[in-house]
Amino acid sequence: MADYKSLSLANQVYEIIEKNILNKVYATGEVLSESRLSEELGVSRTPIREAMTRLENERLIGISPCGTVVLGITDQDVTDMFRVKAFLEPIVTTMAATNISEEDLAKLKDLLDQQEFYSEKGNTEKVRNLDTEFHDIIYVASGSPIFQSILSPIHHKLLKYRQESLNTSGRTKYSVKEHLNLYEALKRRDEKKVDELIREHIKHAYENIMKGTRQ
Amino acid sequence: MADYKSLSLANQVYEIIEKNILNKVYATGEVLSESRLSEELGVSRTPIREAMTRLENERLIGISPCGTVVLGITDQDVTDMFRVKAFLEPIVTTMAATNISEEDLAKLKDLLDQQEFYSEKGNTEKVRNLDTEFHDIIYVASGSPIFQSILSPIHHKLLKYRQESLNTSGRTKYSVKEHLNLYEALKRRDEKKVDELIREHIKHAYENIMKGTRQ
DNA sequence: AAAGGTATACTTGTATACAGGTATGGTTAT
DNA sequence: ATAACCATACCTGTATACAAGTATACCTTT
Repeated sequence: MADYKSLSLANQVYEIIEKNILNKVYATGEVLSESRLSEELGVSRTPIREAMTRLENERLIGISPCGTVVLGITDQDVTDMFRVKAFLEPIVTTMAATNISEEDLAKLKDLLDQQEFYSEKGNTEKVRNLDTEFHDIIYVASGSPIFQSILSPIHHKLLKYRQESLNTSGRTKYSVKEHLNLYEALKRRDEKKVDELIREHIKHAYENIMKGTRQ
Repeated sequence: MADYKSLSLANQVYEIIEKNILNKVYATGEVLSESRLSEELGVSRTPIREAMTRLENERLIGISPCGTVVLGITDQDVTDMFRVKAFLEPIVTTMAATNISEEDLAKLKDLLDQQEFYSEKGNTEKVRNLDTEFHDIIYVASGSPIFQSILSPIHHKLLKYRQESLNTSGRTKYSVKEHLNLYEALKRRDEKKVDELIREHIKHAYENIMKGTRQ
């Protein structure tokens, strides 16, 4: 990963604002001014606007001629995202079991090793970023750009949702283990097992988010 | 509808380019240059860029430092979108049956009247635009921004997909009738009937797109 | 004192100028 | 003739300047 997009100012701005919204630093209803953000973040309005356009597309903010307000994310949103995830992710992951290349399997293994490393060091944020990459590879490997385009932002948001204030180290370690099992099943092209594992994985992630913490 | 967004140059540009992609005027793999589009459409690069950002978000184009290429939409994409639609739309529409306000019901009725009017006149493009508004009201009325944010762009794209070259007048008339039935069921808050009707509606739309024409 | 009007400051929308990088084509040297 | 190198033209990314509209606050008038 780490393509050119990660480097662009617009993308950096997007990540920052998205993170702040998902972690309630910017509360729902709060007004965001492009020029103010421009000053605060030290970049011109152009990359700010590009980030805002994307944020509006994802319904995290609302832009009107009178100003821009934070829409944020509600508990119902989280539940609804999980409903979509619970429907689509088993489909996509079993598709990936059939279609995934050896190269992508190698990438997954590499990501897993990195996850274990950072998990040991307690760097949960790094583990979550690797989690996003891990699932994105699977989404792409499924061969369905549509399913991918729906699941990817959902997974991304759910991972970042309030994680700032949650103690997730216990769940992190457990999650890495689940990824390892999933990887092994994908490697064996065992669709049935993949389906079973991904459903458990989603269920646990949901319980974790709803509890706040899960160890 | 017809909010301020419809008026902004960026949104107009988005609609034009999206339409051209969905109707294969811009073929998959074709290179799009911001400056060239800027000249052709007679606007500056700024609204072009905003439109491009949105198009990239929806996976219709791919932007890289070397240039921008059309990704387009494949038959598999259409099928996958219908799979998502078939799963989500019955959920959303039955939710709307419970939550929809009298005001929104009135709006639906008004849109239906307009649809009948333009359907008689054979203005299928206008009918399709009204179709988008019709379903968007239902999506919003469901009370789930997440489901809405997924279904709305899918419905929008499927309606515009290749419609330019399809003779859809027969289906148009049939579709308006289905909308009327759906509206009646929503008005009666008859969830069971709503569920049944929306499934038929989706099924027919899918058959229509796959056949090319359906009378 | 209260109400209305006006001016100011801030908002988004748009246009344009500049920068860094890349691919391509032409030219030159071997 | 072929290959290598350099210049040019084009791409996206970013910064800045300008325009139109709106809300708010202050001032004036009744």
